[in-house]
Amino acid sequence: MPDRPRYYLTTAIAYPNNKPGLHTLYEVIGADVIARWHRMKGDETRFLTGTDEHSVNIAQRAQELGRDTRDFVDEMVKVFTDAEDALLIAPDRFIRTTDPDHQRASQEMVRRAYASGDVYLGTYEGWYCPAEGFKAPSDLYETPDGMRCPSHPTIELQWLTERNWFFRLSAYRDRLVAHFAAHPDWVEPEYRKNEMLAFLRAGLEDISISRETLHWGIPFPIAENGETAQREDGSWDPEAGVIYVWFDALINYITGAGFPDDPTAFAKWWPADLHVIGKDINRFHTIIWPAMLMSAGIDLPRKVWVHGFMTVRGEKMSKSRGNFFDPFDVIAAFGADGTRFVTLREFPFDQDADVSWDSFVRRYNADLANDFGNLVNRTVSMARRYLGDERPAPLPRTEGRLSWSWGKLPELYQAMIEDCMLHDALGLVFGNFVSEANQYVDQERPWEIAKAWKAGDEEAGERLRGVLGDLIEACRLIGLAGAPFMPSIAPRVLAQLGYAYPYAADGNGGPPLLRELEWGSHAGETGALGTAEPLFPRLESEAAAAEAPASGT
RNA sequence: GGCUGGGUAGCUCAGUGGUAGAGCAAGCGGCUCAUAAUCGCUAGGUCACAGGUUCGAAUCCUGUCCCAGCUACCA
Repeated sequence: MPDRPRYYLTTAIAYPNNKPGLHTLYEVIGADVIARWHRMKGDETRFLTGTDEHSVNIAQRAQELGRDTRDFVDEMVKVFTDAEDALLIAPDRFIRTTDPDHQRASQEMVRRAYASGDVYLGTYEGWYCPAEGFKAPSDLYETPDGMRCPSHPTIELQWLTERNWFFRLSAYRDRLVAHFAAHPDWVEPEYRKNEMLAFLRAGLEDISISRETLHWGIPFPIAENGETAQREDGSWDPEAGVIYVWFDALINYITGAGFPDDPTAFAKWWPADLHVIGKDINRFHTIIWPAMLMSAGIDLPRKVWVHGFMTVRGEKMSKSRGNFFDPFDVIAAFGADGTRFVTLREFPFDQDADVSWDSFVRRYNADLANDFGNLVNRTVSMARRYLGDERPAPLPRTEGRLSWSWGKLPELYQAMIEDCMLHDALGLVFGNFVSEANQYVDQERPWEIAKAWKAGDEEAGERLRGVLGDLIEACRLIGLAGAPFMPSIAPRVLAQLGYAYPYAADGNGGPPLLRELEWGSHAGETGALGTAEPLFPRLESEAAAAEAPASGT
């Protein structure tokens, strides 16, 4: 296979200090859809997701539970990967920042920044909560007795100074501004880019990249005297401290591409085509990360997509608020495919959006059970009843109104997915086109054509085959187009229509999807229709609401 | 406080100078192939408020009110 395009995308990595909620996973679901789209299109695709395990919170949580930190994260990571498996998320690598190659990558990045003259020794000052560690001023409030931290209001905060290594972020402002100017699409949506431009305008301060008092982390590779902090026996001098978790976390994207162990792989996969991240970490990805890469002499990622937050009645969904969905509850009600669909259809990927259990049920019933599921069901039932098992062929592309409607839709659909406008892409196919197919049934009234045919009208038989052939073709196209979103339903749709499903479970291996999405691309082939079985059982709203978790309050 | 964006039918939103739109929800009617499904019809909403420009503004300008995002080291 000569020179297939390659596509490398990543999600942010999650802190496995607790069970993941749906609001954590929708980013991964969205990225998985984009990854599957590229795999099915025929691109050589690499999809990276994983966990960020060096946070203070994790070490602290393990301590609270009286657990060994490593044992604790191993267990929590399993919870994450189980949830992702249940959601049919198929990364090419699940990276953990505790992986050995990530330690090598992170240390190499520190060395490179140091070699570039961007790392120097300084002091970090800030409020320190004895129970929790350093706290940002924005997280604190002032009382007559001094500064307090919300989680431990009775404890007096201390103003501490810590010796740290700093990264000369300030030196990169002009280069960053120039990069933004030269690559106007590199951060999207545009308003997120503008926020960062405003931030850059205000100027940059250097950032600390080491923590001398922490031990859960990647050993800082450079000693105070500028020599290596590695000892004769290979171990790292604890005096050197650890790499600050943010500096290490970002580096996962290049570790996952082969840096620094496998230069061939790295040359192939880097720069990444897409980082999918949340709006809370925009600055880290579009200012700090590119500066780190510039300092190391590595190309910048091509695009960073910043999605919004899932909210419940205007409040951010979060574990601490308790207003979140357990992904397993959602999967139990809607299935993995249904969960992926309702999540991405109800949630515009470019902004915050309010979701509720009820809105999920409505969306599932309207789009999947009533419109699409029922379309497949009525189409297959009619074809079998009137014409038998053998699948009728669609009309040539220029003749039927459905093929005309389909027209340039795949092109638009592709543009929407590749622009990360996943809700719009779903609306196009599962809103507009499915609706047109249902309208077509009522306009053509196949049951009446069938009666006429039975009554001896020979021409009616041809018409009936054409109408049902077109409807079957519409179902094939919808099922395939929807496969990145609903990977386990797609093969079942095609089976009912008498088609084999040519892709592997992760979307690899089949023919180029865009060719499959051409109207009539299998028109010449014979096939036997399967049995019409409901693909998306309708949910009763009240019953479903009764099972709703925390959100129902 | 500063910067940016926004306030349009019950809900979510589209619409950037020329007779107010879509989807969902609701009501009425049709059809019977289908998962009580589908199809058609039904919204008369001061387009936040007040001025202004214009033959004409939701769409441009000014002011006011309200909302959201950003305004650096919690990860």
